Amino acid sequence: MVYQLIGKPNICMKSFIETIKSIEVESPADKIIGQLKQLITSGQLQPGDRLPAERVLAEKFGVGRSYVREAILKLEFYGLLKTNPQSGTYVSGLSIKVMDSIITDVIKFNKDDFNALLEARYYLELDAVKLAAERRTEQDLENLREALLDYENKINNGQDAVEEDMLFHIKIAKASKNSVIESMILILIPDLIKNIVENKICGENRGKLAIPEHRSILKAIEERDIDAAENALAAHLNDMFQISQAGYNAQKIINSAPN
Amino acid sequence: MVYQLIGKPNICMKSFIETIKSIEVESPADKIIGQLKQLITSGQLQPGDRLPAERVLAEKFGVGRSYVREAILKLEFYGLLKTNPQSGTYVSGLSIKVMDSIITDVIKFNKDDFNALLEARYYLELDAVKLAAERRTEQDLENLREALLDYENKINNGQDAVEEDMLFHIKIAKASKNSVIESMILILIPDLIKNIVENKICGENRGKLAIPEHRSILKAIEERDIDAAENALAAHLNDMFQISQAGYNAQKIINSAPN
DNA sequence: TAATTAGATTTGGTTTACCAATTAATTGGT
DNA sequence: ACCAATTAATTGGTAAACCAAATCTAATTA
Repeated sequence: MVYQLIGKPNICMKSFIETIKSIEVESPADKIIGQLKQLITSGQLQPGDRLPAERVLAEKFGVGRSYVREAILKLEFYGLLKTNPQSGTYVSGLSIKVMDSIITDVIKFNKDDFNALLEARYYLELDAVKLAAERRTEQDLENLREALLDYENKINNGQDAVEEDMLFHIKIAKASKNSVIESMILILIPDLIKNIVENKICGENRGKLAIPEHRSILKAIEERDIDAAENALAAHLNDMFQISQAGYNAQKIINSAPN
Repeated sequence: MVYQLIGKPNICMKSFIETIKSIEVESPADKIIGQLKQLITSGQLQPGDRLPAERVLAEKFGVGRSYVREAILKLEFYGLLKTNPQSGTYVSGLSIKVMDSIITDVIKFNKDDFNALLEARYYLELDAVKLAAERRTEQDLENLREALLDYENKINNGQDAVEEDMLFHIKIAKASKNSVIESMILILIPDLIKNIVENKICGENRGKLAIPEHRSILKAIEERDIDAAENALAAHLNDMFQISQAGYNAQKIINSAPN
């Protein structure tokens, strides 16, 4: 089993300009989330309690109700709050410690650490492809073959095919028949594409090399060969990962050059 | 390597009442997302284009601007739109096919398929623990030991310790040093806790049995033994999963009983 | 006294109005 | 005809206003 990604050092790859940009003030909603966090961790808001009315919170925090609602919406997505229409918003029954851990992450969840992104994608897809090899239907195979053809056509015409590549991987995620894993992969893909395109990670030869790799992944899924599918995908992603690292190092040098 | 989860059939575990509830009309924001999807897939909105102004969209869809904003916010999280203040909201450069695939998922992303949830958690944590075994710092070990102690104390007092259990797993996620994977695990945890508590998945003996399992996970992480960490965690989660399946089957029988 | 119910109040849901920044258009000068 | 500067219109950001459902209160009745 191949897990070469383990142990790779996290390289700080932010350029100077990006670093500047990332100092942006946190959004008003995130500020409110921070305030709510303090209310909870300080014990003023116990698990199970009802939150003060949105209007009250808005006034208390000196901000419009829109932001309070946005913050509540976000915390609701994480399962930390539950709002009942015309009744009130309630703190989940989770303990303070758990909430504290999670809220901290709600605020700082972003996808601009490219290495973390690549790594997460790597593992998630490996998981997905194993499930796909086990559960794929005939329809899934159809979808995969079509996506593979689209990719080959683009490549053979000498065009960029980053998105067709991703589409192939999306079909794998769908074939996993696990909606949660699929959703998580789907969340990452736009950012992956963005970074790959921006940093011109894929050379022309890379595109052609990927074709047989895709084919062997598909073949393994067709044959329900879990191990083969895992290995084929790992090899495929490892190639990309190494190339992207090289691209980033080059980028780093460019960015750190005096202007 | 243990991957017993593969191939387990997806059991429909929704109770009658929950099924009823899930027929709820999709939120106004999701409806708008659907409309936007159609605008994009029909070609009226090309990748890179600027969206009509929020006011225009609101009027066109016959709804308040808040909902349009909520929809845009959601699509922005998925990287499908980018809004520039005082300028406009722009469609990402992704191809129509990719956007179509993703938007479909944006609407139906929910975490109420408990089996998918458990399975995703299983794989994500397995990934996390491998990374944690490789990258953990002394501080991480401290955190893990503390979490483990909290758990043991609760259990030895005969109390419920579902959250302390989760806290231990949260610390593992943090030790992975991958913010994306950590965030994803954190998103799942409240729903996991909710389901576990609601379905009384953990009996008293289960709590005690988990103590040595936790210890061996910690030991493997301390020793940077990746394989051991993976195996220990897999065993731990497999135990829980089987118990939870049993719990669910029991639940199913209860729910399908005539009332 | 206890249960009930009509009304007032508070809630989140939804829409609208206002603001500052940006962009487009127009004007005036060259 | 072209360019610069000023103005007008449009944008998303923000706050406030309105609505209907849910809740609480208290008077009323059995």
